[in-house]
This record gives sequence, C-alpha cells and structure tokens, in this order.
Amino acid sequence: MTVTLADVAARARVSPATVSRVLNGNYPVAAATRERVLRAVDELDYVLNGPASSLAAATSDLVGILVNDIADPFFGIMAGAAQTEIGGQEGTGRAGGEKLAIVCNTGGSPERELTYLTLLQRQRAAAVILTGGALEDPRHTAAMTAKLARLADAGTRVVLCGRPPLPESDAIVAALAFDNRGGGRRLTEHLLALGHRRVGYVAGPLERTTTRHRLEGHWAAMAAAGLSEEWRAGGAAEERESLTVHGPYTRRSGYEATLELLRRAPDLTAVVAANDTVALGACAAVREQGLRIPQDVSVAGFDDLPFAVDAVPALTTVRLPLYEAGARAGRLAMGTEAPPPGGIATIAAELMARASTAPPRRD
Amino acid sequence: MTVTLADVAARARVSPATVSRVLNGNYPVAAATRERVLRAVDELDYVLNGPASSLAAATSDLVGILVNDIADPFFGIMAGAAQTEIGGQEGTGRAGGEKLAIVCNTGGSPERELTYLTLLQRQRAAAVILTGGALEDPRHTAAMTAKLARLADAGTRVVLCGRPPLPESDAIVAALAFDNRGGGRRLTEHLLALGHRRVGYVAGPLERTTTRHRLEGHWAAMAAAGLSEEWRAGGAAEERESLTVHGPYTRRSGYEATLELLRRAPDLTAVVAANDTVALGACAAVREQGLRIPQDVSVAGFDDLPFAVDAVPALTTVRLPLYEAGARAGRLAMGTEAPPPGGIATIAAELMARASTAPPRRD
DNA sequence: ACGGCCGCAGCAAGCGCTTTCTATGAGGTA
DNA sequence: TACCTCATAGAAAGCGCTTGCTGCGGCCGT
Repeated sequence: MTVTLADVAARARVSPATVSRVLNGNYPVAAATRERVLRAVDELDYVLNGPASSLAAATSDLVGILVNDIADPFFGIMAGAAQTEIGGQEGTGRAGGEKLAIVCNTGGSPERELTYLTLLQRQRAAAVILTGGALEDPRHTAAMTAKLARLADAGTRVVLCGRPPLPESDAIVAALAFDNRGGGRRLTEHLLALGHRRVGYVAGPLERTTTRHRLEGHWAAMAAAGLSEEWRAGGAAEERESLTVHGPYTRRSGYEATLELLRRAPDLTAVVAANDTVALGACAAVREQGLRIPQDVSVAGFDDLPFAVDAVPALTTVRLPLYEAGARAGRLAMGTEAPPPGGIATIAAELMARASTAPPRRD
Repeated sequence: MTVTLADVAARARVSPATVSRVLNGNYPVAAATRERVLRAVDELDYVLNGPASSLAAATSDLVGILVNDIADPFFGIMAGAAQTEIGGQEGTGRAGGEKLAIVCNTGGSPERELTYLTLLQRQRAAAVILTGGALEDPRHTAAMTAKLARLADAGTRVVLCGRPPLPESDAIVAALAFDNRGGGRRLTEHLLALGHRRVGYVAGPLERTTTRHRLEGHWAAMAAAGLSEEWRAGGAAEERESLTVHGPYTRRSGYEATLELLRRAPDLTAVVAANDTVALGACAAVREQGLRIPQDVSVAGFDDLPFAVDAVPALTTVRLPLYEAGARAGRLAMGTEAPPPGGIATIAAELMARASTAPPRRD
C-alpha cells in the first residue's frame, strides 16, 4: 500500500540505513549509491513517514507560531514574516536546516493556547513563537511558565514576539517586547501638545498586557500634563474611569465604545483607540454623530497597520515594526540570529502623526 | 527524563495497554481503573508522544489549512472560521473527535504549497483545506492533482474553499467555489447602469483562477453592454488590454496600476479593483491626481473585507461570505456536514453598492 | 451447581524510521 | 607482504505507542 523506506532500499539494492542516511544527508554515502537511492525515491514517489521519523530521531522540524487572532493583520504580518525566515522549501528528504512553520490560532483563549503548546510538545517541535500580548491571569501565567519550561527541557526553542518576558523563566530564548507604554505615552503627548484636554480612550480587553501597557502610557502622559490633578479635583478616579472604555480589539467595539464615550462626555475633543481597527470603528461613530475628523474630534490608533494610511483622513497612530519583529523572531527561533543581551529586547514604537489629529476647535 | 506511557502504567499499577485505552477512550475500562490512570497522568504531568502515537495508529488529529497570504484578512477570516469549527479543546488525551487545525502559509508559492502538502501527508493529517485561488499552470495543477490523490488514498479528507474544483479529480471531499465571475459581472453591470463607459480594471496576478474569473465577469458585462464593439472599432483587443493592468493583490499594486491607467486613459470614469486592498491603493492614486471619489472617478473593490465599509467614501464592492464559507469548509473537513451534491457548491457573491460609485460627471 | 459469557486487563507484535556498532574492502605504509 | 587506516554499507536494537488476541474471574441461565 504505502511505500516505506524498506521498499526504497530494496529497489535501490541497499539497506534501509543507507536510504535514511541519503535522505538526511548527515553521513558519508558514496555518490553512486546516493544517486541510485534518489532515483528509487523518485520512481516510487516515496514520502518519508513523519511520525516514524520524529519518533526515532526524537525531534521534528516543525516550528509553531501561536497567534491570538489570525484574521487580524497585526498577527498575520508577524506570522508571515517569521514564516519567511523559517522557510519551507524542501524536497522529499529534509534539506539542511530548513524547518516548517505552522500557525496556530488561539482566538485569545488561554485553554487553546495551552492546548496548542501541548500539541507542539507532543510533536517535539523545534521551536515555538508566541506572538501578541499575554493574558494577565496568575493561574494562566503559571501554567504557561510551567508548560514552556517543559518545552524548553525537551529542546524546543521558545521565542516571544510582541509579548513581555515571563517573570523568572529561563525557558525562553528571547523575548521581543514592543514598547507599548512608550508609544502610548508619546501618542497622548502628541494630542496634549495639540491642545487637547478631554481625551477619551477606547481600550482593549482587560487583563491583557498590551491593553494595560498602552493604557499606562496614556495615563502617564495625562498625569505628566497635570491632568490627573483635574481629575482628582473633579471626582477622583471615577472621572478617569469614565473616559476609558474597555472592549475587544474589533471595529465594532471601537464604534460602540466611542458612542458611549461621546454620550458620557460630549465635550470630548479626542479619542485614542487601542489599535487601528478599533480606531476605524471610532471614526465611524464620530462621523455618525455628525462630527468631523479632525476639526471636531481627533482620532488616533495604534500599530500602523497598512490600512491606517488609507483612512480618510489618514490615521495618526503608533508604528510598530511588525514585519521586522516577526522576521527577527523567526531567526531567533531558527538559531540564525544571536539573542539580545539578557534575552530581552524592547522594540521601539514610533509616533506617526497624520491628518486625523489636529488642534481642538476653540469654542 | 521524559515521562512515557510505561511510567504512567507503572504508577497506576496497570499495563501500558490500559493507559493507552483510557487516554483514547475507545475501549471499555473500569471506572476505578480509569480514575487511577488519570490520576497518575496528572501527577506525572504526562504528555502523549505525538509521533509515536501517530505512528502506531497510522493517523493523527491534525487538520491543515493552506492559505496564500496569512497577512491578508481574506485568508485570515476563512482560516479562523474553519479553525473554530475544527476545534482545539482537549485535555491530555484526545477528546472525542476533536482535531487540531494548523495554518500553513504558502505565500502564493506553488513549491511551498506542495511542500506543505507533503508535510501534511507525512503527518498523516486527518484533513486538508485549501483556500483561495489556484495557480493555472498545467504542470503545477498536475502535481497538485497527483498529490491530493495520494493524500486521499491515505485517508486524508481534502476540501477546497474559495477555489474551483480540480478537473477529473475524485480525491476531493468537497469544493466550495466563490462565484467570482458572477460577482465581477454584477459589479461592472452596476457601473454600466450608472452610466460609465470607460472603465479601468486593476486585475490580480496572472494565472490565478480568482483573477481570471473576476476579469471574465467584467468583460462579460462590458461585452453585453456592447462595449466590446466600441473596442473593436477603436483598436481591437489592444484597447481592451490597455484598460486592464495586472499586479499582485496589494495596496501598492492598486496605487501604481491606477496611476498607470489614468495616464493611459485620462477620460476614465471608473476603476474596478481586483479586491478591496487593491481598491484602497486605487483610491489613494485617484485622490493624488486631484480627482474626487465618486464625483470624478468611481472606485470599486471585491470581497467586502471589514475595512471596506470604513473607507471614505464607503467602498462599493462584492461581498463574499468568507466566514460562512470557512466554517462550512471546516465542517466538511471534520465530516460534520454532508458534502453538497456532486461535491461542488458555488457560493453566491453579492453586490454591495455603496458611496464610492456614482454616475459619471457630465462634461 | 456447572458451563458459558461477558467485562476487563495484559501480552506482545509491530508501526517505519534512526543510529550505534560492526563488517568489509581498498589503499597506504613500513 | 603484512598491517593499519579510512571510507562505506549493513545488521539490529530500539523510539513510545496501539491493538488483536488471550486470559481470567464473576454472573447468568437452566
């Protein structure tokens, strides 16, 4: 039925061992023999049995890339870049060093995240790349740390991309963290410099590192401008809360949250969104209220996804070098690039001031 | 070092066979014994060895989803939907019927497409979903047909999603094809009905089924309106060609191609793009030329990706039910849903007339 | 009360490959 | 010529799991 190594060996009139060695190319085989074997492989249309080979060798050439939402280009871009570095060109046997990247969509679910790690552990994956923000649940964090430790024990290289390093875990080859806090701060500073004082914030889901860091940057800027004082005077933390609404990283959330913000504070002059997708929803909501962007309300996003520049007006946002980060993560996973000192690198976030933000109208 | 089935068996004071049966749950095991085994599994933090298990059982619970470009939401949405149906919740053992979806990014490369199919064949994948348009190269088509036949032989279920069925191949469980031709035709008819006569077309890459079908729909509409006559009079096929430019499915391509079209035919009143992403680039180009949308030039896309409705003006496009199609493909791959009669289903494409198209200006 | 069944657990034979160790012959050296 | 060294190829022992078949008590039927 299915062709096995032994069949190839028989046809090439050599032993199975020799065929294996030809295919793996890590043992001297006479040119003539190799030739004969390769011909047999070709003629029989032989395909290596992955499970058998992984079992015997106790390794595989799979690299897992975990993403929170595959439909979101934020992850797609990173995953694609990583995958480019990891490769995927090979013939019947294993070409040298080439690995195969597979993308696993967790949908943001912690269970699924662990499930996929288990799968990859099962498959003895060569490396795992975790992209995007992490959930800040102590239980889940502990489970992840433990799981990653076991993976590392088994020889799997673990790389984080766009995710802060795990506390006291030495299982990780490298962590590339985006400077979400700094980016968030600079974005709000830009708004403040334009003269805005009443700034609404459509935040991402609670308990995500990305959400928290961006929000912290925002608040830091507000506080530095002395605006936290105003809050304190005018009603303490509730006031601050009232200008922040949480929701998923979706357009719809941006739309609804912005309507809500506008209802709570009609005198808002700017809305900062958790990311560009959310910002698009915010724009729609602002327009629906008959307000103009940026004359009446400024809107800003985060990430600088490709479509941000095409929004009308072009979206002010914070550029994250997603492609570069993904590619670097890919190289780290392959062991092609040396890890940064301490295994941790912070990736700069650059403010992209565009047309969707302007000074507030003077009433 | 690593915990094996045997270790678990020893701790639970049963035979390895029993542990295996508890984990796979397809053989009667006394409740008390099962309990003991599960406890041992938990205590030892045991993880099944995937390769070993796949080898022995000659199957695996992996489902591969091949996509052309993971950074493109077009694919992300389908893949995400399919993955939702396929699941990914399971404990240490294999929960009943649950499979694990992995996404493979071919980047549009035929070699990589085959490589991934080989990988999945190697892994004895339970099913494979191929999304998006196919390459129309006879050599590659033949290779794919052969490869899919072998996969099917080995028991892998093959589902096509958004891709036309392969000629004379019975390897396929089902093919869900989008009505790209019909959608393209209706879109151009809409433009013609508005009064447009000079319509530019920014097409996708050559030799892709999707590109060709959409283009055929466009031409069919033009011909039906008697506009092919005008062409014939005014310079035969070259004229028709001159209003069509090919390029990749990227924003940049849309931008450049539109500038080129405007140069060739300054009297153009409408531009149809291969998809929404390309349309965004087209919009940018039109604006850069100082032209207004839709007053001076109408622009239309295809796919109705989430951001299409957020473009300003909102983009006229053709809606493809990507999520539904992906989900259905997922169910077909799981065997949860009966294949359509003949294994082939055409999925309707709906015209979404929005603000980016309007009657041409009367000069 | 005895044979037959049935429910449950164990034995052992692989699944197809990798890899260590051993065998063999050719070529070089003293 | 006898001995030693390489360079290659083969033999065989698993890798960790699944599963057909066997074995063993206890319960039922008559």
